Amino acid sequence: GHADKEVMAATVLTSLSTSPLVLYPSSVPTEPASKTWKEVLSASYSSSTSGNWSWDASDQSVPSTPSPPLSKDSTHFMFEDPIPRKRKNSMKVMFKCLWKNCEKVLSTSSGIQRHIRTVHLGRNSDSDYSDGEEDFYYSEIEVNMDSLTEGLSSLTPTSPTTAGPPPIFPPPLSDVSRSEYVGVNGSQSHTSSLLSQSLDDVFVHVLTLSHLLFPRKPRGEAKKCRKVYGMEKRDMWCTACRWKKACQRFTD
DNA sequence: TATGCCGGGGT
DNA sequence: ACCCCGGCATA
Ligand SMILES: [Zn+2]
Repeated sequence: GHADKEVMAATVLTSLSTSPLVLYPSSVPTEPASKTWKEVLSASYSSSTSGNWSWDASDQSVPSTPSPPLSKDSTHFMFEDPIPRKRKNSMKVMFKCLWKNCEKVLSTSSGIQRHIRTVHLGRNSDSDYSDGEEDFYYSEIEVNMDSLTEGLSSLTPTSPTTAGPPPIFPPPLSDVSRSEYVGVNGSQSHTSSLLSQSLDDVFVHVLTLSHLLFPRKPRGEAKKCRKVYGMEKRDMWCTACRWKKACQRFTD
């Protein structure tokens, strides 16, 4: 029952907190070197896909990443191909809420972040301040617009613009109780849905517990040479930044 | 608006 | 190899 899920979630949590891929550095007296999952991931992606337009081959002093001891099975379902990094015709990127039983899809990342902050995290202050935690609760998806353009103008499923301040229907702490609501609609007759359902449960438990255990901490601004030194001191930028390539002095 | 940077040019 | 920039995604 739920106790098993809690144990599983707690196990995943502790393994996360002792691995290099920590949610937050935990207790952070020396705060600045914090990385979010996304940043760590994108770093490992770029190191593996070798975005090396490189001008020098003898200076590659980074052999191979030591591949963190975290079991891939516990992470792959959260990180499935976030951005295919290519633009395609009539493919629009949308942002989908990952919260249990919430299939909300919005067109902007700021919109989905507000959605998560207000209705799931129970932060009813509608300030635009992002506490860097919303990233774990939504994902980017691609939607083919051509398949939708048939017979529209009759439906307006969600208002994409920043119009309606959403009703604050769940009071705070509803996220904790919401994770107990699972399985209300037991009509999922897919054969393989059992495994993914369990993973989803673990996922939402990990998110909930981490949300409970870890303090809120703002996202570290990724300052690169341009912003650090400014346009007037362009000669202090690293070569890549001067050539409008990916910065290599400040890597995330 | 500004920043980061890919793709595509030059020399 | 070294350098530059249009244009785009993103905040
Ligand atoms: Zn740089």
